[in-house]
Amino acid sequence: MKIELSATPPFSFTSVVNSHGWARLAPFKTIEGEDDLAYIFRLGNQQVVKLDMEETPNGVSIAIQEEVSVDGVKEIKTAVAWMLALNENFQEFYNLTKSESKLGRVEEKAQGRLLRSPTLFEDTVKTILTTNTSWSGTIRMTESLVTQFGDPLPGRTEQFSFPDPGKIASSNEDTLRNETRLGYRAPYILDLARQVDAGKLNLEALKNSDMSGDQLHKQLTSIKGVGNYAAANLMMLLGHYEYLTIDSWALKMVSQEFFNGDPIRPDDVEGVFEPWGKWKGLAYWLWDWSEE
DNA sequence: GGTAGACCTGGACGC
DNA sequence: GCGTCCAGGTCTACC
Repeated sequence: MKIELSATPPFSFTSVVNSHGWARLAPFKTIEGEDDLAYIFRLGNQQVVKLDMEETPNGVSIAIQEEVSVDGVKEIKTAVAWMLALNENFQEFYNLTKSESKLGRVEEKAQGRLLRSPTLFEDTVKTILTTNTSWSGTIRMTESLVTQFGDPLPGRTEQFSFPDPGKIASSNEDTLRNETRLGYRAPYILDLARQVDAGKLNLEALKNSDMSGDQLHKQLTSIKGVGNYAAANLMMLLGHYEYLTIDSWALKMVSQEFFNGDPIRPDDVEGVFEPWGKWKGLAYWLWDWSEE
């Protein structure tokens, strides 16, 4: 079965896949040197399927080996449109970048869309797993969580979907800490999964919320394990670019580019990108940090 | 509001 | 191979 979806132009599948590291985290899968992207997806009826995505002239095509119901196809279309931000429009941002050489090629490359997971629960878990660790640690912890708690793709027992919140919720801190090896993040992930599973926290509602940026940020930082950096990252994934993902790398790059390498504080980074207003997170993210 | 210390792991480094 | 140090955000306690 093949499903075709169109995107608001300009669109570049490669730019979305390479927008940040998410494509390297399970249950996403990429093949070195190839432009396609796979994802192990669990439908609402618990069926697990593999989505093989590749670029088409107008958007993306999704190849699926398994038989899927009409409702399932609808669900997949909605999920992929969200994951690849197919319907987002960045023209206003592109117009602003024309006068900035460090952002000179973003429109040409159709950059701006950030790859996201089907659910905000998954993106929140993954974001927490990026904090205070190396990238290899994030890959390891995500893989471990998916392998241990995900549902297997039929016939391919080595490939799993991202775990349902309930699966993690029914686990315990000791298992997550010592077997999944999430370390001190274990209670954060467990608490998040239990809140979502119990219906006390409706993360998915935030995807289409009319909350202000500040309200959204406050809501996200109320989650244990989500601080300023993690909340800003999640807001970017939600299409709000008014917060900056300031980590140690950001402080280093901004210091080198704007402050002659002197020590700086997060407020200094904010100040540099303030002129970009509601697009400042994206301006920072897509900035060409290479030396001229 | 600002700051220090703890949290956990992997990688780099020296022996 | 082993021990030590450090980097990486967030939370909590304290001032």
